[in-house]
Amino acid sequence: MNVQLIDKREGIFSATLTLIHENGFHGTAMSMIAKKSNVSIGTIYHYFPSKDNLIQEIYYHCKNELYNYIFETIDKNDSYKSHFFIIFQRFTDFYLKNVDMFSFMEQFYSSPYNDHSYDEKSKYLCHDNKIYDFLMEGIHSGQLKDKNVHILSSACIGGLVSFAKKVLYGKVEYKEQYLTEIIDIIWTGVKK
Amino acid sequence: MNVQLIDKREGIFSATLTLIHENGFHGTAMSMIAKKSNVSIGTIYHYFPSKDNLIQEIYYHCKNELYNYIFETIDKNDSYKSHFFIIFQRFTDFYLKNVDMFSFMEQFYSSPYNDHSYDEKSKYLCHDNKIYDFLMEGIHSGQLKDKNVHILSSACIGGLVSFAKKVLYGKVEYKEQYLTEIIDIIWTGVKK
DNA sequence: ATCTATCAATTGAACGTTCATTCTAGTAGC
DNA sequence: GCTACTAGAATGAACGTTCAATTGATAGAT
Repeated sequence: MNVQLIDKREGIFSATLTLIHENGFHGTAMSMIAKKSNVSIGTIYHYFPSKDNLIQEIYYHCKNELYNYIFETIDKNDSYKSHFFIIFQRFTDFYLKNVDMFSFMEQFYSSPYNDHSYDEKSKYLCHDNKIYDFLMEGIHSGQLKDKNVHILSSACIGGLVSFAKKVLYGKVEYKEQYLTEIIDIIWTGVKK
Repeated sequence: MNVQLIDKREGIFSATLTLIHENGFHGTAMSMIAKKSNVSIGTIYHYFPSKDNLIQEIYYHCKNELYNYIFETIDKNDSYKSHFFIIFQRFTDFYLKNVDMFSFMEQFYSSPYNDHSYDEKSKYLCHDNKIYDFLMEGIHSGQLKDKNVHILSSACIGGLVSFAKKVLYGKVEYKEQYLTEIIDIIWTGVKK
């Protein structure tokens, strides 16, 4: 894959994300994507066999970006607790800084596009798994409550996603203090 | 509004909810709704001026159902903590027992249908407000941490919605024990 | 260096389908 | 006979997708 090709793909991704954030999946026509990314409709179909496929690919793209952002350069010497704070701070940060992606992923996740059996590929890219691993580590080292990891994960991720939504929809103004506070609440809940 | 009319409306609501759960907003054509609810397309347009309006009305309908279910017959003598457990247990229960509504509301909430300025009507029906009141009560009586109510609300509702989704999508099997555990985690986090 | 062959990349008009909505006609209850 | 309700074919706009035609780039042959 040459640079040109990557650029086109990224350009289409970026335009699509913006449009879907504004108009939703079905308010976003292929013609709109073409116009916004300065390519023709034909070009989009050169890179992606269908709109559905484009959307799937964007989903994987977003997941990857998130995952890379969260787990980049974690200092192995820090305590588990401080890792916990850093990771979930980044998690929320990412969503708030990449509103298009957040909006897209939320729409995707609760839409029929998200075929829950279709997860072969995402199994290995899926940020959830890395986060699960991190939570498992906490359980095994006795830092977190010994509960089903999905329970812990819900308490962590759910709370932060909900917080990010509220910021996004203007129900709360963003303050770093708030973010620290909610992670603190979650930590208090899940720690042993 | 006579009984007939209410029945028709409810029938259309119910059919639409099922279809949207299966096919999403845009996979659900008016003709499909007509067929499933055993009325003609014309009849739907007699009751609802447009598909958008139908969807808005269903949203209000769902919110009301949820709100009625959660706050029905709360024994004022119980402690705040046990109210907390009952309310959030019912909250999750409702979603798991009314999968169609849950799926619909999640899709709606993160879609452009949900115009966040259009909340005049929902302000007074919105379950969030009742839940906020309940959380505020906890803050003022010294049972909950004295934090911004949106922070507390995110920690509570977010965690449970995420849990409900996991059950729905088959990532965790439902156990009453799990529900108790996650509410316990949340309670530990938000209590003073 | 020039020519040629090959294939990837790009274009956008045209196509066929789908779908929300409209419209006209008919029915049931009062 | 009047009003509220029901019916579903017809309409027309919008959309995803296709395709024939064109350009650009690369590599081998002369």
